[in-house]
Amino acid sequence: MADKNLQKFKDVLRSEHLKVTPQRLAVFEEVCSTDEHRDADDIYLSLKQEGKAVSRATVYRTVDLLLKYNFVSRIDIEDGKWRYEHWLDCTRHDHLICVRCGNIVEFSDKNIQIREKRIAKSFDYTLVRHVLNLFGYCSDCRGK
Amino acid sequence: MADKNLQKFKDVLRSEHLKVTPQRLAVFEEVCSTDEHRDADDIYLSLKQEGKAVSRATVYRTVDLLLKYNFVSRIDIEDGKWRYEHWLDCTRHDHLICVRCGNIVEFSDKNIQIREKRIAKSFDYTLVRHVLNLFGYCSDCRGK
DNA sequence: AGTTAAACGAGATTCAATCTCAATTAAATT
DNA sequence: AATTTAATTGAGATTGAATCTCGTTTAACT
Repeated sequence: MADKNLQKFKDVLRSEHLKVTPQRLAVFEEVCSTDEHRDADDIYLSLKQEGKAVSRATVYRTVDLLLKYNFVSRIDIEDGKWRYEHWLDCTRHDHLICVRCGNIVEFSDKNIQIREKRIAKSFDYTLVRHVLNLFGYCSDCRGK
Repeated sequence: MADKNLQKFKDVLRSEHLKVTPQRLAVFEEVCSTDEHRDADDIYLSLKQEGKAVSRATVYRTVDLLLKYNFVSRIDIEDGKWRYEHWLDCTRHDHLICVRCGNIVEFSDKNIQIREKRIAKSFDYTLVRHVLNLFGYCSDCRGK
């Protein structure tokens, strides 16, 4: 399954006349190796630790590529850093973020999605993207 | 009415044992003078232009104060800059943002709010804040 | 008016992200 | 398989918003 996705990535690179480089593959595999929401530097450091060193610049560039071709999604929890998560099963979901420990839970609500569409339509906007983040204390953090 | 709000700001400053300085009042008045969503530098430049120069550092500091005491709300349209808007009538609303021209429209949907609460509850999170931003093309920008 | 702690301003610093450019390398061509 | 060439990489410089530092100023209490 991981192989299948790697293949898909390679195919996209080729079809876009982009080179299939070991660095790009390493970043892709690293991003897909976990369901966590990590920033570019986390990914850079993980690769380094595994001995598959790729420069920071390349991590940033590759992650942008992955975003562009929909292999990852990017979330902004408003702390100044983008977080990336693999997007292999492209199911829309939103995030519930603990403001103390940073834990992130995913959820999905069809009803909200329908309402969003309706709102955009009512203002005559063509919706291309939306961000729904809920911030709160998780059960572990509630009592400080 | 503006005077009433200014008075409220002064009262909060005094009750918090913070000084009522001309700079703070200037920033407050500047922020309240429009319904736009401006970043700190916009506010700094507007003040400068009006001859009420306040340093950038003080604008940033004051805007943080205003946020803390709920005189402004802050939105993140994911371009790396915080936007501030006065929050005099504290009505929750969310934003619909044109990805081309940057125009921002406000909306409010009770139903979504109810669902958000329900979601937080189902994951046993105590909700403190939420962000709902819709991004799209406004009618002026749709056809490029 | 005098005192004092808070606030200010100018410029330095931080940090994520982006850019530069010389060296490397994937992959198209022969 | 060797050559060509254009994209990619990496190290370090740069950017830009936001924050911090620290000497000077000032609000406000006595």
